[in-house]
Amino acid sequence: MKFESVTIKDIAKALNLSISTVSRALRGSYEISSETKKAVLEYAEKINYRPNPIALSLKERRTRAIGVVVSEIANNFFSQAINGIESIAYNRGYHVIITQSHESQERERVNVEHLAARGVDGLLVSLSSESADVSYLKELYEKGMPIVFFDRVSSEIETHTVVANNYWGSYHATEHLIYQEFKRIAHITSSPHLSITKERLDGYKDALAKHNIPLREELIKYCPHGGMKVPEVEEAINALMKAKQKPDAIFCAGDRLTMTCFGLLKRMKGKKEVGFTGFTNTAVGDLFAPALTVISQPAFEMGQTATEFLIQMIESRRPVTEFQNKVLETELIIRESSKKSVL
Amino acid sequence: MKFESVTIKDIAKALNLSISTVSRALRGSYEISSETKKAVLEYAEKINYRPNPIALSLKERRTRAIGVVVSEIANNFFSQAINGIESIAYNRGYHVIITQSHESQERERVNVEHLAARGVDGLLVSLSSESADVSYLKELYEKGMPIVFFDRVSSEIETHTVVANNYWGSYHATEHLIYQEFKRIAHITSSPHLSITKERLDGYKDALAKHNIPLREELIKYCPHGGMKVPEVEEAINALMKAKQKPDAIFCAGDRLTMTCFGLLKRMKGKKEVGFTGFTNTAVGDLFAPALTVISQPAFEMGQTATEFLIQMIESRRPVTEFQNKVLETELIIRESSKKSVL
DNA sequence: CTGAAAGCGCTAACAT
DNA sequence: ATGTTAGCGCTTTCAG
Repeated sequence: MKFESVTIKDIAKALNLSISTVSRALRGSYEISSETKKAVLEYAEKINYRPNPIALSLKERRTRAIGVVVSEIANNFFSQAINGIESIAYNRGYHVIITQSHESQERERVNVEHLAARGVDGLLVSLSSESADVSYLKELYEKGMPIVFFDRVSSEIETHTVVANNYWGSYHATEHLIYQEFKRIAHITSSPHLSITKERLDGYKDALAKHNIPLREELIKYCPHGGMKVPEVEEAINALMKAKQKPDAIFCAGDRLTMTCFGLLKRMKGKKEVGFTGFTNTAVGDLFAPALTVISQPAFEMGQTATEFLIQMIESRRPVTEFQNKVLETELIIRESSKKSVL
Repeated sequence: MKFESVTIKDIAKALNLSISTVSRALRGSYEISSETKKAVLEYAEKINYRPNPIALSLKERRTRAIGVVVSEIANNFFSQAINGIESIAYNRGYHVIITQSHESQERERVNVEHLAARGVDGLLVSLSSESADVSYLKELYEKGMPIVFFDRVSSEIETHTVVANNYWGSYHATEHLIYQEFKRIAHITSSPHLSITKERLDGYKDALAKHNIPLREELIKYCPHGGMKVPEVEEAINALMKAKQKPDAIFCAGDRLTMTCFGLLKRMKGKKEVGFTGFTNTAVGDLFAPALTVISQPAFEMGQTATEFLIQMIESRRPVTEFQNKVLETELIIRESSKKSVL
């Protein structure tokens, strides 16, 4: 099957005009008589003419489309961020093409290359947890492709970034657990490659230090696929809970990780014994049992800001050399899961 | 900023060959000497040549991309379905472009038109709750654009469809509530335009009839935006719970609706009094309090099957005239929220 | 005011 | 075995 559509040529033929006249009439050029214009516009309307964006892209070397690369759309944080992205893009006349890396570096590379080849005007990227090496992005960026990072950024590439204040979010969450008088607070986090992992880990460590709680490496567990692979999380939890000295609270970095971990804990019936909190943007934290204490990120706003930066970059006539690195505050929403008194 | 890339022309110039020779060498044509081929391939590799898919699309009138139109990706059902879609598309060499209608008919139309204009080879559509009129889709379809519906289908357009067995899913859920000895079972559903609304409503009605429970229209509430607009759901619940004769159970049709409704009920402290179940593909139904009884759809598989149908249609040489209407079974997962004994 | 022609990157007859 | 040319749909000089 193939899909045929009306072209400018059909209009020209039908009206006995040249292609260029039709083209000009369509875009309302001043050098076309109003009668011709009228005739063309009317006929175009009648046969429901739509310019072919592919031909336009080929000609103009721009597509008015921006590519988005995230790990998973089935992740509260990312789906909210994407809504933010769309809200801006849509108003500015850009279309959004969403791709998922599923935390695979290889898949991310394929997606990025395809988007570039398809001629998106710019890229909004949140790295996969496997992406230690970003050379393919860097190459593209150096060739002139506008790229803005959000959430999971890379220090290898100097450009605009939009992130949450992961350090403080993590610091406050940890401190909150300390104030609740938890003594052994474990931290389950994602791949050590990720910027967010490092920042959240630092917040955790500094909060402990501030309160003179010794840092125990055995209480820090990495799940390289950020909760996508359940066995990784299972292993982390088992290692923690089967140790002689169990943690009395667990703090998870990452949306997917928090949900996976919370689920496993609860199914292991271990939940009663440990305080729990984590980064997640779920809208239903209060419906869980126990109601979940969460660190929530301004995902929608992050998407919006990143998109504004990107479009600004795309539409800038000269190479951009001043970069903004926006940091947005997180919100700690305290519920039962982190209250020692109700455990 | 603009993004420059290497073309076949650059290779031709560098190697002192004609453009067509390079083109042929690149695609390994038998009429090119192996030396030339080697030289071209090596140089292409060296300068990291990538064919321009936009030029290709313009030429071949195909893009190897399929467009997806759903209401919301932040919906467990749809994000799982999209993963199914991607899993097949990716293997068959197609790219997936996801768009969201946010339950707006207008937005859906814009998305569909843009996808068509951008030259996707086919469309995978689940209608928005506002879409009573599908004439713009029909027009496109009649012009030859392959379209497959999944989940929310239209009887206006005769094509392949993939849906869950909504009728039986609903019937069983309702019957389950009846067996639990609930007497006044309310049904909160989405827009009456949608195929799924009708099917689920029928299942509900038939289960009541089978058990000689009179149907009460005042127990059926429509939320035209399927839970996207909280006030709609609030109003429905208020109307139900403030009536003289309150329902003793509520059955929700739709993923978003179920979560919104469950949340509201719980926050209204009304939860203790009513049994509850609904269609949703959440992975964490067991973590809620009370643990949620759900009707789950084989979303991933639905996405896969729809994509197989679509690609089959795209690649078919002759117009397709025999259509498959695949129905996949739902699963009722019983937990506490629907058990009368624990209320 | 309108038309002819070149060109965006690529493929595929049609030469040679 | 390789080159020349036309054409996909459109815009845009350049010529009338």
